[in-house]
Amino acid sequence: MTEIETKRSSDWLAGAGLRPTRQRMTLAGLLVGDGQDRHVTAESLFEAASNAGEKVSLATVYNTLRAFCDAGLVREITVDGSKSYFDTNMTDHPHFYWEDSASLTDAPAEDLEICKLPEAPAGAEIASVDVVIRLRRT
Amino acid sequence: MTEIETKRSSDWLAGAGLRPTRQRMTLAGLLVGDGQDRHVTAESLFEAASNAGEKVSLATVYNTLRAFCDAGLVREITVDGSKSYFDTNMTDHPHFYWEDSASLTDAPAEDLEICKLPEAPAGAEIASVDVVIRLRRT
DNA sequence: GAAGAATTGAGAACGATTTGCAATTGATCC
DNA sequence: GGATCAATTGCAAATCGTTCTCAATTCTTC
Repeated sequence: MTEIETKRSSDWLAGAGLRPTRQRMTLAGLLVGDGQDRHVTAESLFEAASNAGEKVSLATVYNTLRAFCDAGLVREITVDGSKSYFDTNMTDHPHFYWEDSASLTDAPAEDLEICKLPEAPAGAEIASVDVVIRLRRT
Repeated sequence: MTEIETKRSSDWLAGAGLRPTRQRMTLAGLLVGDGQDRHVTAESLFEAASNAGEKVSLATVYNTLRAFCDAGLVREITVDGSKSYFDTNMTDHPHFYWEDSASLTDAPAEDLEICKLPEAPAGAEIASVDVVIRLRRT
């Protein structure tokens, strides 16, 4: 991990008040090291860590993603039922879901405009509006 | 099951070319017997059948929901990651997801208007656009 | 009714995720 | 720099929703 990547990672953890353990730094580096947004599953992140030669157990990847999620560092996205995706982009934005490869990418938020939205029923308020655009390869 | 419910159920199955077995009729009756749209999970439908004094195994509920889904009678909705919901309303419409009770209801389709939508990336086409409005009880 | 095909259901198998818990690591205080 | 205590890790077992296997049952058709 380069210096800038290390700094991004530790800042990211510090911002959420999470202790920068070796494992968390490794995963943080893979998630936000290059400053890009990323969509991972526990399995894909575990594999990325393994490929990078880092030793982190799968259970820790699960626990850490959950911790990042609780800390507001990543957002959990459910599109597929069988597995959970985690998105480092916390801003409100739609997603493309590629049905053939079961992968998730960001859709440009500025290209989505909802001009009319159902109101929350009495006694409830809108927590969020999730928009998933399912894609089929042509 | 009243006569009209029986008729609705068998018509529904017949429309999809599914044989009207006792179990399917039971489940169809619970799903569309009263002509209302409904959102169920395998577990909730199994419970409804049990409460109605009908004997259907949980495995059959799963298999039958899958069969109904393949036959285009119901739509599978994924909002929660842990379980699948099935919706008897096949028209394109948004959903309310009640986070506290983990239940799903229809949101009025006429109250949703998307005036700008991201285009499908090259080599892909939009299969569907899923809109889930997450609600928090106030 | 008989024969063959489709359906059912009990239980085993599965895949993703969580949990229990002992060992390790990190932060803090002297 | 240690000692101390809480937080974290990671293995293995446990869970949970769901699917699968396969023998027994039920439908349809002749």
